[in-house]
Amino acid sequence: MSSIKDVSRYAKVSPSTVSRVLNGTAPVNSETKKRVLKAVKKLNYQPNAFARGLVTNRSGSIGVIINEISSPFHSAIVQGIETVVEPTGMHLIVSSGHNKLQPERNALNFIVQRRPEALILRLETLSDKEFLDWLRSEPAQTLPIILLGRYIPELSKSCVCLDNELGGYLATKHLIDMGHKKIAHISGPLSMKDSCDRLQGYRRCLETSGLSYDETLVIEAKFTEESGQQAMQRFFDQGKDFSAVFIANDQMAMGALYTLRQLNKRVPEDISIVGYDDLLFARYLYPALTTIRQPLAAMGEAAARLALRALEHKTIDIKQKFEPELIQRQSVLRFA
Amino acid sequence: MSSIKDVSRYAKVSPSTVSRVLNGTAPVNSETKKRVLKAVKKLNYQPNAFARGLVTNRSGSIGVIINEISSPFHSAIVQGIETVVEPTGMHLIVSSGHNKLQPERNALNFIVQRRPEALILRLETLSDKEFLDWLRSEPAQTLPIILLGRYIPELSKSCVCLDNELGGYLATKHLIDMGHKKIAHISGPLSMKDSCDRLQGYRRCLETSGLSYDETLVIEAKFTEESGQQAMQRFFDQGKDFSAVFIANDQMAMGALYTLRQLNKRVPEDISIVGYDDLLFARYLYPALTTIRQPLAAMGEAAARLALRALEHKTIDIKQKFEPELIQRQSVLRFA
DNA sequence: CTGAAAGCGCTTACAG
DNA sequence: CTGAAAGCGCTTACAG
Repeated sequence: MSSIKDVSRYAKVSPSTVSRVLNGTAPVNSETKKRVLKAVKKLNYQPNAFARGLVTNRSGSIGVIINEISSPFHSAIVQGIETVVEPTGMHLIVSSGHNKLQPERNALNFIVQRRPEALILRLETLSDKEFLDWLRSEPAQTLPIILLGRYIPELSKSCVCLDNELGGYLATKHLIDMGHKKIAHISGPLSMKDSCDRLQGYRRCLETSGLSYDETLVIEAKFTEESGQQAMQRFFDQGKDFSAVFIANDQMAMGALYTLRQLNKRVPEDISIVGYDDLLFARYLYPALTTIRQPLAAMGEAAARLALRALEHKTIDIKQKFEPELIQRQSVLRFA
Repeated sequence: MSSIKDVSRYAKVSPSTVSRVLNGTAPVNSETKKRVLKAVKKLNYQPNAFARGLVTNRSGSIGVIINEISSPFHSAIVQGIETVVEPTGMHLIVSSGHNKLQPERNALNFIVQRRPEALILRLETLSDKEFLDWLRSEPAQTLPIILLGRYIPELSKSCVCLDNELGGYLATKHLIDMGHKKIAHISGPLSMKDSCDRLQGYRRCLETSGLSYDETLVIEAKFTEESGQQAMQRFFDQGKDFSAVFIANDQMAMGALYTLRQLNKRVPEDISIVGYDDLLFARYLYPALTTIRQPLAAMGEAAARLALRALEHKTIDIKQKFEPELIQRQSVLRFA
């Protein structure tokens, strides 16, 4: 692969000059410039990003950690990040933590070794404590770090999040407002903060509305379509009595809808459903899913803006706290 | 950020020794090793991947180009690639071509500058000719390049693909077998090979079945949910008469199903639908979508295996030609 | 406007 | 088993 030296030889100039025309860092005689460009084209020269990064100490990249690049939830976030990062000419290094502690640590180290100029982290398994310890270590001192979907008071300036407790509350409130009294819940993994918060909001709403919290009406599932299917099946296997279910994400809701159809239960006539996230597919389900909207792309964008703002030492205002919002569609019916 | 020098000073050894214990490239006295490891931990040392890559000429990365990282179609592919690459300790650099020529070129250059050890490309807009020209240029000479979803005879050994013409044929055949005679088609952008092939399969099936191809029964859309919605709407606005539609991907089919519901058309009683891809959500739609399965994750895995095989100079057999397969669910009914 | 030289942070023969 | 030296491919003061 040709190097800057090859180009310089071909153009009969010094490597310094080649560098200057390529980066526009200093004026170069237009004749010389032409020769260099011709050589670059001729040799199909592509600068070595390693060498460049090593000397400039700028990688041009932003590190991103999410759970699973292939989930629709996370790809909505990545898409938001991409939207704002791409126009700047920087790029993303995204690594999956797979919702497991060691892989998440590995992802972090992996990315740090690539010397990103900023980090956008949606950490799932790393504890606040371990994360704060890491923050105090050297690698983290120098670069802007944005936390997505987690709020750590010490880092409030760098967190982008949404009040999931409120989201869970809103979902449940809507069902109660519609006259439902027996409201089940399919939660995500309770090892995840989001799940706990939504469950907590569900519980609080029940209790402040004079309904009692019944833990046998709660099943913990895994945020996947299939686990939603199974959870819903389990409610019926157990002969539970309920007229509505708040399901902690849309993917599980999609699975649950499927199970209900198998069981010949009509939604919303027999069972009302509220999902969470408002992923793209939610409106296309049948019945169109009533859900709590979480503006994932906008949150990704905000995180990216925050990161860029830190890099550019700007002081523009960026929204960091997002509100969950009830999106009413067709999966909830007033309880008669 | 601490460097290998800092570590070596702290451990009172030479940088060479630090390098040796970290990479295990040469035997090191166990006492010394301990000291080094302690220093590494103490300083939270993370080797600079640029420096390492520069000298070893190994980046430990595989470059991937796809259209849009956030689409469910492409993330299925990426997930397949990730599955096989991650266990090797290598990582992915993925860049989006956005289905536009210049961004696709940029993505290619961008990735090449990162000196990947192999390339997995799902090129959409770059012509075969331009691509082959590029292949002949230097950067491409040295590294294994796998083509996903495109077949170039000169590179047959490096292509992973699926016969989309056959897929289009199978979809249409199924509808004809079910007694349909007026079969519409919503195609993807005809600038994309996949779309043309599927359309061609549709057409061939019609003609070999004694039905005539009617171009007014074909609408070109954009492979997005919304464009599927609009296309279906258009058919009705135009007062077209048909009993079935072959829709060139599941995302558009999802949108079309929505439109049909708005229009009070029952699927499959009034209109039968066959989609394409069999994305995860297809089985969860209502009615569950009959579709042509394209094993995207498996194809991604195959591409990754092909890339790794080339890197390791192995000679294992890897499947490169995948077959489209009809998945019968609930969206097609025999035409009475 | 241009070139020679130093240096970024590593690894790897080479020597001992 | 260990260290000194060279070098990977760039950029950037410095000098002219």
